[in-house]
Amino acid sequence: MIDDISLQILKILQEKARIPNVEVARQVGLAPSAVLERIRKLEKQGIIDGYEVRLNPEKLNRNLVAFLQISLVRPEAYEDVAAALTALPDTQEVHFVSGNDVFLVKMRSSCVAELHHTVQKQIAGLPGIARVNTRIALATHKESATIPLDAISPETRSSALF
Amino acid sequence: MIDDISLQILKILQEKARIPNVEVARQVGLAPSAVLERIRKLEKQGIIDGYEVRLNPEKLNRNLVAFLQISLVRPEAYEDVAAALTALPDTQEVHFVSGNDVFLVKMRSSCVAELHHTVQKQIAGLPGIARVNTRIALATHKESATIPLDAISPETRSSALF
DNA sequence: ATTGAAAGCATACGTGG
DNA sequence: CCACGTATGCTTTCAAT
Repeated sequence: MIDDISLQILKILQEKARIPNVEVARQVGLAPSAVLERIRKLEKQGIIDGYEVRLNPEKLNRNLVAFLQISLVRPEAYEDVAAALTALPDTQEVHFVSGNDVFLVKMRSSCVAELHHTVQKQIAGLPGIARVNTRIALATHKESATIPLDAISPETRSSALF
Repeated sequence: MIDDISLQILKILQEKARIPNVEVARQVGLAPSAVLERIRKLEKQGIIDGYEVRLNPEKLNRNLVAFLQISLVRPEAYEDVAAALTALPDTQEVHFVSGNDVFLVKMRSSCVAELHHTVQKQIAGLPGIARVNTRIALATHKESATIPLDAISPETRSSALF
């Protein structure tokens, strides 16, 4: 069961994870040690999965986002293809989506040449692959992994117990 | 210019952002104060964009991932549609992709009913929208925003200067 | 959940490479 | 320009309540 205070803590951390505990305590109106205990519990429950730094892709020369739709000739190739796609360093996401039985892959590369190389040399030749449909993001208006915590209903909270 | 040590610091923080400075210093073999100075510089350069907590979507009842492909009747609607999509709480990503002049939207919802509601009530009726093609992720094999720092070449490093 | 004490850590500054 | 060591003031952590 997650109460309002823990939810508030998650919300604070989701925006600024590297703020001191005392500051969180001040914002939620508890003693620092109480906040710490709650955070530890959230970590043990697996609700908090870890802490990450947000890096700027542009500054690190990774500003090309592309989506690949990959269809298979043989369904048996599924596991191997999924593993191969997952292993590529430029791969950020690999989903299997309904509709046309295809993988939807999000890649982040440094430039078109690198993307081309990856698609041609590392993906297109994988056994079992039928087609690779590459689409480049011309503009990105939003990109986050944030989970909206305002929308968490009471039922949801109790389901987060185990 | 990013050198190996700063790169190593980024790599450490990308996995565990909430570890003490001293620990980072120990791992890279510098004094804590030197590490701090480098981190501050990376922040000021905009390479480090912030710190986030990674929450577990399953524990918070947000385990349904869907991708929408949205095409427009009129190109003039572009800005308004982009803004409306971005504003929805379940929206995690909004890209404009090459190919068929469509938005590619990643949504994370609690259940099919909620997704349906969002698509029908908040999206399908927006002025200027032609079609909404919804595809649900049946399986997710990889999902991360991590930038592969091993692949950073010397040229890239110098381009990160400004 | 709080308090308070002890340990550990962040940070500024002075020094030197 | 960058790293180090040190001193000071915080923060974290734990035991007791």
